[in-house]
Amino acid sequence: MEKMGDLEPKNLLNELIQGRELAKQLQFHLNAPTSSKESRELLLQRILVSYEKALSILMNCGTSAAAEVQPTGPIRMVESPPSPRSEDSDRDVKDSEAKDTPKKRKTLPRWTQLVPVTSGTGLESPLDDGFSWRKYGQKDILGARYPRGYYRCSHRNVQGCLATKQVQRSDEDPTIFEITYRGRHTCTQAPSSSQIPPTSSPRKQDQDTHLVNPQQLNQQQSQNDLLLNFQKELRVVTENLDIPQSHPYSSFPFPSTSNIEAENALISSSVMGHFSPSFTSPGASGTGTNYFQIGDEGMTGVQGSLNFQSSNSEITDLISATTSTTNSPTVGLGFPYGNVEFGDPNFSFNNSGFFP
DNA sequence: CTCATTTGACCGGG
DNA sequence: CCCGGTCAAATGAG
Repeated sequence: MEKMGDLEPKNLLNELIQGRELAKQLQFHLNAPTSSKESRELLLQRILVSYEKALSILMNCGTSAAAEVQPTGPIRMVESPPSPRSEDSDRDVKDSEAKDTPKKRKTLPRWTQLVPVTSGTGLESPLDDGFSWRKYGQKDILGARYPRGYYRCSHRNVQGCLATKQVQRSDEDPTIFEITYRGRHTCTQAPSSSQIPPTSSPRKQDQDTHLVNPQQLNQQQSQNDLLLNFQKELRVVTENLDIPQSHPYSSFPFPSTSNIEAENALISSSVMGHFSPSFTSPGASGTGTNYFQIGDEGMTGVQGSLNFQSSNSEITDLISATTSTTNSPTVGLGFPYGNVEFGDPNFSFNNSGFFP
């Protein structure tokens, strides 16, 4: 499938670039008034993944295996079309939760990222983000021309990793795949790349990846929750840990008001308007071009945005109402970035018109 | 043989 | 009833 053993250097570069972009995003999130813990964790995790891959490439630069992954180039996260629906009922674990809390994991965090098709290669393979996925379904979606594929973490059975992703090819721009991730990985997974390491590569003893014990999750996660473990639920506890629907308190980020809420809950990205640490200067920052923004009509015109949704009804509603909706091409993806050249640090985007 | 993908049936929310 | 999402039997690849 994605067997392209070639160009390690290129992949290495990709990893590094991606790592840098992710770091920038994280930086932004740290300053953002409303940045959910989840979003930060996600970014952090991805950064670590990039590092690991990069290292493994360097270590055994001869093995193609290491290079497998190729990062999606500029990473664009897009606000997910939150249709309020979105149930992901899992039959397995369901009962336990049904008891206490009525509504359970309805809206679990999801975020979408637009990925340009792999450059060059005629084959359109969705990228490999380093995780191992197993396809469990495919469906034709109403307004879409291409079917949507459903994937779940391969280790789901073994470790109860609930992460899933959906891959959908863009209608008008077949060169772009819209990949929506849901849930976090909790599995100890070894991206094929890092697994092989000849000698025991000094891999940090993953702090994160180990299943969460049902006993101790909820509250105290604040301590060492570097990465994941929050919405993990081994059938027992569960309930709402994913997103403690904190309080009605979370205000919307529109005005730069900052609500300090902090604990998870809510929509991360926000603000924007003007600020621009990382964007500006395309040339300098190279691939840097991630725009964060709430994907809302009010502020449309955005390109990519990262956004997590939690179970806050109102907010979610608000957003959902505007974005996506039936077949309005606008929001979803608007980048004609056909092909981005990764190999080139200072790649250029010449396309000047994003939106019609 | 094992195991991942395929594909239509099934489920449940709207 | 429609539609997105998931299950699970059948199928194919290694």
